[in-house]
Amino acid sequence: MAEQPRGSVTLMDVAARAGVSLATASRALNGSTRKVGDDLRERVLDAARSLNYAPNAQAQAMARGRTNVVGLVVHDIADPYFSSIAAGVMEAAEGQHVLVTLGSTLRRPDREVDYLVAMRGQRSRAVILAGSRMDDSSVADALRREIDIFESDGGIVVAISQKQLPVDTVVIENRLGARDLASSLVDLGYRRFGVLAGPDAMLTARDRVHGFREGLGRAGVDLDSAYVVHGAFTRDGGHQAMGTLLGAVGAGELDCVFAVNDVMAVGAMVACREAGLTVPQDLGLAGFDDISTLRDINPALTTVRLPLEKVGATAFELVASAADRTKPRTRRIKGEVVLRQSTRST
Amino acid sequence: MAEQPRGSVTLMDVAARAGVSLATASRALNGSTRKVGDDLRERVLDAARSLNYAPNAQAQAMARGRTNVVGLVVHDIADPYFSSIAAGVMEAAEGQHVLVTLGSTLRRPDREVDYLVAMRGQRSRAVILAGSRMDDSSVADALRREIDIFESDGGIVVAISQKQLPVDTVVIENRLGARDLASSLVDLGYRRFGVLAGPDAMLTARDRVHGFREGLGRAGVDLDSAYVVHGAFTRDGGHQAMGTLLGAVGAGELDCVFAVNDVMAVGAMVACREAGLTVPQDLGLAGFDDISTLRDINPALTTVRLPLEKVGATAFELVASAADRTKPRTRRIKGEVVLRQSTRST
DNA sequence: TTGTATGCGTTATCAA
DNA sequence: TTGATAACGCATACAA
Repeated sequence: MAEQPRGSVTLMDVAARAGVSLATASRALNGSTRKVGDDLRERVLDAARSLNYAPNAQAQAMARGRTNVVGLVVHDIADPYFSSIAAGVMEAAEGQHVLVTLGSTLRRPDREVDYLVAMRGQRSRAVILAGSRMDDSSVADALRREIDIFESDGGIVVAISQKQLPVDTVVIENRLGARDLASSLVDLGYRRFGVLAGPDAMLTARDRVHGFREGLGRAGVDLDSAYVVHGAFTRDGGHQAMGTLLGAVGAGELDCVFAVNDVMAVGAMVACREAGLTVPQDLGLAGFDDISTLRDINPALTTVRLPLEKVGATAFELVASAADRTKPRTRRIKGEVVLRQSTRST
Repeated sequence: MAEQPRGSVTLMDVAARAGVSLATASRALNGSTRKVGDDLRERVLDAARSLNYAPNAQAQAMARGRTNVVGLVVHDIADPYFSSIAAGVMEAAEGQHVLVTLGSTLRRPDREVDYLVAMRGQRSRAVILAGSRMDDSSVADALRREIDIFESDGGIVVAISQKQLPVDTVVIENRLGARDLASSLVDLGYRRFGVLAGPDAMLTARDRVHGFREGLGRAGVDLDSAYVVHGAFTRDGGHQAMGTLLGAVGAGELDCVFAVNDVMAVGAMVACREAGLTVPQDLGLAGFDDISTLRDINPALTTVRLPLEKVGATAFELVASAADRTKPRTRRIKGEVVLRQSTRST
């Protein structure tokens, strides 16, 4: 990428054409409340319009010492979980004169730190870390360190998922949701469960497994760890994990499988079909998230609904209101069990 | 959102700590190749590291007269079509020291212009317009006008979808894909078609309908315009349009329905189910895009596969290579018919 | 209310 | 090779 000449009109051009000083032009266009006479203001606005003037945001940032850019870092923007959160952020940002810069780590935790550094360089006003925290102390330490620097520069950091970092956080009640789901499934009569668990280091996955086990325990049902199979947090991960699970257990040993997210559940459903099993007659299947795009698969997926757009919007609200905060705040978002056709009815 | 103090480390701090001049520090850190003595360079790098120095991108932008920001404007980031394209863009941008700013218009065409203005203010190096062009001359004129300004400022504009604007474009062969699909469906024995057509003003939708009709025509099959129902380019739009269509025709009058995208097709499939129709036994159903998240719905959708991530990557490549261009370039991306269970087999 | 002048952090031009 | 200094475009403290 080579350089391009940039011949933008500047505030000076506008001021010259309006026959006023730089300061007056600035005040008329961007300055705070009422300080410019109506006639001059009009002249300046006219000049700006006829010259197609757009304030140089970089220069404004330098002069003001702050930008109107907010960073959003996700694990994978193609994943509907994250694209929904992104939509929520974008909608909340709408009309706030904020531009959102996107980072997609491709599920490599260390890239989160890279993006944070890049966004500090850009002097982003805030960064929203949308993905699950990981159980990896070296990455977490590096991240914490970079967050400290970012914040000491006056930046705001908001996390979504677990309260692992000392920043404003939108906590997703994964554990609670999974517990409720387990309880509902036991109510439906299921007793012998398998779990497609996602990567062990991913706290979101782990919380869901823990919560699920907890819910079963309260109902007096035991979860055999042999039936907990880890796999990637993706459709293929679910497909593969289900294959492994089915290969490891005899027929009839399982009556219900919980995939820790909907995307994995869909992969699992395909694996079932390939194995000649019918859901829910031969096996119940449940997911987590209630991804809207997946709501119409057949049989419809029993899951835990998460208001993902609201999650994104809430994160943005934390950013927008961060000036008044004294210490890290927490917003809790609960999931709601939704029983559908992928599990049997009572 | 109130202001925050920003106490960033500046290049001056680094220079001072290294005991060199500003110029030397600049050259050692960001300047071009080999011009600083090894010892001084080392001192500067050490100082920068120990101070956690991150260059102020705004200041660099001012001094250099250009930024490393690229804008990406989509209709709806939550739509898997766009999130896949976004993923392609992000991946291509990876490691290029480019930051991507996201705009989501929520399907309001005029907001595209707003984002373009905002990104011009930000002095984005380029903007990628990812959504379908619309048949709305007032919006198109406004957009064209703003593009002129953006380009005269040295900015690069790349469009995805139709070649409606005088800019580098990744053309998606909607017409061709739909024609091939029609041909394949006729080969399967279908004769009486319905179409769920999306908004009439949206060129992507319109091209697909035209191509489909064209393909049918070549095979000697007529498409009754009464069976072409318009609706929103969404799941609900497909659901509703299918309901309308089913209400308007008698049983057996239709043997196959083409929804102009997969998301609508999914809604249509639900409408069929609700009407007691089985796909493909009672009615064939086809979509367009081959959205990966929807690949596992049952019955699997016959569709036209579009390499969406590649589309995004190609758009970014056009941005990256724009310096050498003399006149607007075109990259054509073809779709490929994929026959699955939602249409009968031969 | 309006204008003048300074500084924001960096790159790049010019001397040394 | 290194250093001093003038831009870059804007906001704002201060002066008028």
